[in-house]
Amino acid sequence: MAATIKDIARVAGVSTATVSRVINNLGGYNEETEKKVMAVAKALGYRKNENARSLVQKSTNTIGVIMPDVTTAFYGDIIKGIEDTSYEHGYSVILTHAGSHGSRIHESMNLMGERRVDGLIIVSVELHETAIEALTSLGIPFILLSTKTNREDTPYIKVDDYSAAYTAVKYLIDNNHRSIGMAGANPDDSIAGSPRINGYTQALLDHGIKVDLNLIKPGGFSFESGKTAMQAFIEDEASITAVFCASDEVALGIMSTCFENEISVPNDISVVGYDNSKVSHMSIPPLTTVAQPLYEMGREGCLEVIAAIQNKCKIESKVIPHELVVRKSVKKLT
Amino acid sequence: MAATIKDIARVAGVSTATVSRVINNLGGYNEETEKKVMAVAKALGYRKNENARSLVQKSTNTIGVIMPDVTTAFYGDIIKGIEDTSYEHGYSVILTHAGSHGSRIHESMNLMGERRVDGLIIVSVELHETAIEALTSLGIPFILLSTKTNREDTPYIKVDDYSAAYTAVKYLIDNNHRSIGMAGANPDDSIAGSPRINGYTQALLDHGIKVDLNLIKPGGFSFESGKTAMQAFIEDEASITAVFCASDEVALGIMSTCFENEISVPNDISVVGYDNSKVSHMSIPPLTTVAQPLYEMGREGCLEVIAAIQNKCKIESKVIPHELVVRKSVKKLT
DNA sequence: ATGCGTAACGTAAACGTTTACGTAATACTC
DNA sequence: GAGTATTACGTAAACGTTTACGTTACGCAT
Repeated sequence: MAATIKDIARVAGVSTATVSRVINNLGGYNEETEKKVMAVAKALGYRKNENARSLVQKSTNTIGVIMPDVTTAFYGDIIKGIEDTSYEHGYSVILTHAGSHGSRIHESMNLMGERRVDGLIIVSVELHETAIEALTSLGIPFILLSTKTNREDTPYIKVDDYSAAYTAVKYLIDNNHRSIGMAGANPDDSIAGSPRINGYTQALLDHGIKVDLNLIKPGGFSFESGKTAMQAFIEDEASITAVFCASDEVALGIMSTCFENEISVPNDISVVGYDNSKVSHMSIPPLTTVAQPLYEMGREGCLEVIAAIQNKCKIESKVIPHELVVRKSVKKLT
Repeated sequence: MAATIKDIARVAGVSTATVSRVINNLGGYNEETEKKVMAVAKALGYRKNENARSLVQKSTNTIGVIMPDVTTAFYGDIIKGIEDTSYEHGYSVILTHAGSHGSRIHESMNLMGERRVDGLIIVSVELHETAIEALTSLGIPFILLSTKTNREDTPYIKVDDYSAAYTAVKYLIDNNHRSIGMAGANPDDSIAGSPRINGYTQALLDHGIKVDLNLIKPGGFSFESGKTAMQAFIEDEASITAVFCASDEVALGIMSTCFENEISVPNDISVVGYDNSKVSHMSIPPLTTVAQPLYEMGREGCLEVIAAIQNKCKIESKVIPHELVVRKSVKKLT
């Protein structure tokens, strides 16, 4: 159906080699043939076949992205960072979900392998030993974004969750809060869960505040998780004046339940989130949150794997600085 | 580097044809050879090369998705719908942005063509004549989501923006609002802009309410657009009691500026949004909005193009029903 | 006249599959 | 025991490119 370089060659009366040369303008032909070939190509509506090209070149100019679930604002920014920079460098991105708890991770990686992506970016998925094996066995550059493993040979870009949580909670303490809850972190999540909990508890301890385990409401990073956490606080009649949330969406859930129960944020209770995703400045009140530079993480990670693809160099792990973005959801107590 | 079927064939002492047969289990071999081949494949860490496969089969099992900007919650739901169903049917999705105003649309389509995607889904991009030409010239099934063209041969799935806007505004009128603003629609956008404005004005006219052009604040679908619209209303000292927004994010922008100016939603002013994206139930107060079934649109559109790919049938355009989701951002006036 | 360099191509193999077709051996039919 | 199916393969072409290598023709120096 579609025209091939053979068709062009036949019509233009040259060889396929020459056609290939002018199309990729490699030189080695005179102006006349160039014009003729180009004209024929246009006339035939030629469009090069990247797959055939990939076959012989052993590289697909494609980078794969695996994320658990694309529905949250969190991933939107990251993927935009990835897609923008891969586009700039002539790479296409092929995307797949790893399922909500990474349930599809093996199929995903297999798919990426069969598609022969040149590099791989994995976002926020917790990888277990077998997954890591499968990943490294692909033999292509990869990087983890906003996650890591306990092995040294898996490069990642992320913030230091422990100290990010620490600064968030310290900020609350500096605002004279003493009874601070925590919501939305899963203690079994050794990457993004327990470090944040540990940062939270350590900040309390360092400032002479006893840790009350009842004030830690575990859960996922979702809006609903925040809602149920706040409901639990209310049922407990907990006397908290602030809550630190493991994600912005959790914070919105907290604030939403507060609203339903006529608890004012930040007058009755202060809230700080985590991520600085797009929703954080759209909330009412605007959310004070600790920022992960999501777009930049996507961009940076993408640049790293492209560099690794092209120069065959190792990718270094990188801990990027977090930053507290102060908005209006925290009240200074007197 | 990576093992091929030739390697397997050599080691297992059979032909590549046989290897191919057992790998795709097509039958035509006995159990022993099957086991041997499988064992060798495993031992060599064989992974099939989808690109080579695509070359001879003239189909890539890939569907392309083009969207203007993936950063808003709106697209998150749609793309999840697409990815889920394409995965279920054994297709991969390759994603690209068309730039903020479709500026990259030609490059995007070209890329999809060169990758030989089997089908194409275009989300929310307004297509002009040359783009439509380029699109149809690809010769593959495609569908537009949440957008359309003025030509009949470009199938789409979308809600009826005119009547969706109409019902939203009628709902406000039924709640005794008479002075109703509109924000965030671009009148030059003939797909999602002017129809919503027309629905808005017609609803007013049908209920004997004069249309005041000063109450229509044009803009984009963004949060910022909502904020500036509300600021304009305030500067105008407009006596509106409600505002209909062209998107949920615009509505959040309106509510945000209201909050800053101590205008209470819904007590002082009622707000209704558009999309029913994830943010709409996370807002304070929860947003009454007219729902586009985003996830289902993604799923449905994906199913259509897969059906078209496999059965070579035409895709029919489909106007799907909208629905008013009543939450807490509208107050009934007495 | 010889040699050499170079520009402008063409030839053909290679990439990793699939698949139409051929073939040998065995089983079955009557 | 001749003919016919069937099973279980192998052969080789094809998919659309790229590219190493060969070839021609010409220009130019000696």
